[in-house]
Amino acid sequence: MRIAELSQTTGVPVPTIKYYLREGLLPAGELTSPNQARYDDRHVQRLRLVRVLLDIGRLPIATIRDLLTELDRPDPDVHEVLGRALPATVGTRETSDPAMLAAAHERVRSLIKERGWLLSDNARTRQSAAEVVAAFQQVGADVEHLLEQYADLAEQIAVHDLRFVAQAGGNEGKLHAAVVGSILGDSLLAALRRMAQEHESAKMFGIRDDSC
Amino acid sequence: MRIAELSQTTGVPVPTIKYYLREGLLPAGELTSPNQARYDDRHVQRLRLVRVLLDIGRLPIATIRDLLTELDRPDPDVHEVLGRALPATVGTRETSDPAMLAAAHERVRSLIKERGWLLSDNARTRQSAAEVVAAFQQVGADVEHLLEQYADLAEQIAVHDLRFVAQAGGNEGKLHAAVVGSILGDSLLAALRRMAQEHESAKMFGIRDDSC
DNA sequence: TTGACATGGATAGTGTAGCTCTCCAATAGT
DNA sequence: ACTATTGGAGAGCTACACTATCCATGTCAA
Repeated sequence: MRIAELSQTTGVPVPTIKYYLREGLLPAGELTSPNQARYDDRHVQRLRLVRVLLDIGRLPIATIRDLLTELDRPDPDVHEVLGRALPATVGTRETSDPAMLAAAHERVRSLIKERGWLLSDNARTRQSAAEVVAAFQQVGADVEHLLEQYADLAEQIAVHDLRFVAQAGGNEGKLHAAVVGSILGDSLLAALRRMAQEHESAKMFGIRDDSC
Repeated sequence: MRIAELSQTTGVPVPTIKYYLREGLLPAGELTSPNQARYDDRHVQRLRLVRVLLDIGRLPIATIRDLLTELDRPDPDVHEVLGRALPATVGTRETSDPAMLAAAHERVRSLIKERGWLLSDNARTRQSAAEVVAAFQQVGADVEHLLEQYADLAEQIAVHDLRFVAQAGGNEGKLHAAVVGSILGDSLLAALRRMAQEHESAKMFGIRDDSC
């Protein structure tokens, strides 16, 4: 398969594929001569994964590269790789009020402790959780109830997620499932949540039925 | 309060505040003379909300403007406004395979039907749900189990979300809570989910305890 | 074999989003 | 009176994800 066919199959323009090759998102094809390369089905899969992480996951190119580098490690330890790779997929921000952020960090720490969550010392997930908690407070919303309830539900979600990972064959497949499940899972959950919210809102506030 | 104080209070640079004013994210201050305006606490709140929607929610400026315009409607019908405003906060994308997307749409339609969800004909949430389902399939993942399980959990989440909205005082407050709860809620849930995943992964794959 | 077209690779250019800078006359504060 | 700041408008900047152009080398159908 040459680059044109790879482009046809995936719907990604040729110049974009060349760009991904340059950026290391896609491994180089097998060179058959100085200016001819052969691509195969793994390139198709990889390219689709890149597009999905970009379009749905909205991950920056650099993060995707790091993620794929982890995916490509030989003989990976699934838990270890996930601990290193997935935290990179949550964004951080500079909050205006450091005291508020510190308090939020403390709240997150106590949440982790009271639930007995076993977490590595990788700070990024904790950091982003604290940032969101601080954000709630900054707009004057009381996040306390939501935090506990969401934590309960997050535990349940994670059980399903890990089952999703476990069903995949091989370490390689598990890692792929973990990345896909985590990134796309966020979006899937968000979309379903929006629909469930609208349904719940219809029940609560009464239906005007101006549409369906 | 003048612009410099507004900047100090919120940590947002003066030129950025001017930019937000131009873009309609912030209502103009009360003009005391042709080139002097007075800002108050509502501007502080609004500015903080804008920053949070930008930084945590990653919403584009245009979407935030639309959202705030809905928030500012006099005497709003909460359910109606939410139905119009929140779907705008989910992104869409152009998938490569239309047949796959159509199938995903059909799957989402049947999901909605089997659960009896009462949704307006606003297509955006359904569209993004279908896109995510199609994305799972495009990377070769079987989303079927996850879809049902997530839908169950989404219903529970939505109950908490609507309770969060209901506890807020006044229609104005409810709308504010709905926007904050929906946008920040996505991020909060994602952050907690990452932590719960890591904990679950530690339990499942065994702990190397190379950190904590 | 030949000639139109495709290829890998490199470099430069484009479009968009979210700011940031510069300027200006009018005004505030001292 | 005078220095600093203000609201406002326009242009400029930076980062990101492409997209376009070249070019020497290849492929492949006629």
